[in-house]
Amino acid sequence: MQQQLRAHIERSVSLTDGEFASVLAHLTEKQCKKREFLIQEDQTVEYAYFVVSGLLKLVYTDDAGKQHILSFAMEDWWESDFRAYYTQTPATLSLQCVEDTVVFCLSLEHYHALCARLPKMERFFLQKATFGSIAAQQRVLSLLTTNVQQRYDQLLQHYPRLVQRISKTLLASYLGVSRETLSRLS
Amino acid sequence: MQQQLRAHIERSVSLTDGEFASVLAHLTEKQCKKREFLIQEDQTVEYAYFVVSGLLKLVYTDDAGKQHILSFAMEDWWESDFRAYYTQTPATLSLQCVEDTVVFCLSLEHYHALCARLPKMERFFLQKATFGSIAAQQRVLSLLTTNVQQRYDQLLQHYPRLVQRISKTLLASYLGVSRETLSRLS
DNA sequence: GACTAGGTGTGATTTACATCACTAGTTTCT
DNA sequence: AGAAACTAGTGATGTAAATCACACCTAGTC
Repeated sequence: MQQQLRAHIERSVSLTDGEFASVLAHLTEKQCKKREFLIQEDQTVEYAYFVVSGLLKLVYTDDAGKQHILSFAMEDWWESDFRAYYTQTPATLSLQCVEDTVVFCLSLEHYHALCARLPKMERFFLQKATFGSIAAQQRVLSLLTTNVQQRYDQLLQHYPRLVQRISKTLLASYLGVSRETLSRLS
Repeated sequence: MQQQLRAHIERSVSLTDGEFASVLAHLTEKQCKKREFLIQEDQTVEYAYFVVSGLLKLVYTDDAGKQHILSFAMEDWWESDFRAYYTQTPATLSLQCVEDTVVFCLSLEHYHALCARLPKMERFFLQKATFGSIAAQQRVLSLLTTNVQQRYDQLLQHYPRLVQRISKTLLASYLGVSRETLSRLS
């Protein structure tokens, strides 16, 4: 489990045993049941989470009570309501387990401490943020340029395993389409 | 002009005169005419740009030749086709002047050099990337949850000056709506 | 001073998708 | 084992927005 995190980080920057021990010292582990909330709307966001195993959904609930899924977080993903986390303001999103899930938790304080202690980790987080930002821009582009069928096909192509793991209802809410319309696609 | 950049950076991290001189040494200045391209599709992306004055549009052109505007970059914004820039692969986006524009140019090599030389600047770029990523996620949310009228109202509220500076045609292409539909909004 | 290219507004028609309504299978919980 | 909750498919209907088509206006250009 630690090895998985280490391998994940070392895809960006290499670490000595001591450095990795220092990383671990800033994290806590948590086991969560399906349907459990890691972040709830209006509450303060204590942690950013690294998913070891399982699956999370990051959700915005609109005024009409309809759920919109911003992203799924599976193995090796970092997830949080980052706006609320970094600015320490109440969450507008919620983060909930789709399956039983194991995560590492990183508090904002520990995040800053870790960056100060290990510049390498700051570089690691810079890379994560950079490519996270690029990925979000790709999603904007996909919403601007494609219809539902195409978005569904793209998702199938890029994350076939994810599509198999989740219900059509969740998938529809991620694609920004009604459950019924998704059900009618080829 | 340098003062503007310095003020911009110092909103995140404070710099000594020497450190700022070092930042400037990594940048080159460029003056561009309206309609001029800073980045063109299929070409390699040499620079990330800091906009001193003027206005740029970041555009994706789809197979049908229709333009989709991913973002506008005005004073104090950093812009590029960051995917192509960081991975040094051909651009899929283009970056074009909407007005006469003055920019500072930062090559990827100089970006890495600057981060290595001044950890403060790495922290600065980490902040930019973090909040860039949050902003992109907000845009996804807005596309998922709101209709055209609401998106237009939101934009008017957040960037009233931008809306005045650009044509309705460009605005429509940013909001992901046809020119005609935008024209029919209240 | 005519000529071209962008930019804008408005009607008519079409289309992709949402919503409503119903049936039915499958998990989960007690 | 039976109830409750979640999931999935499909028909009928409604609607927001795209598309097509046209008129008009302004700014730059030879």
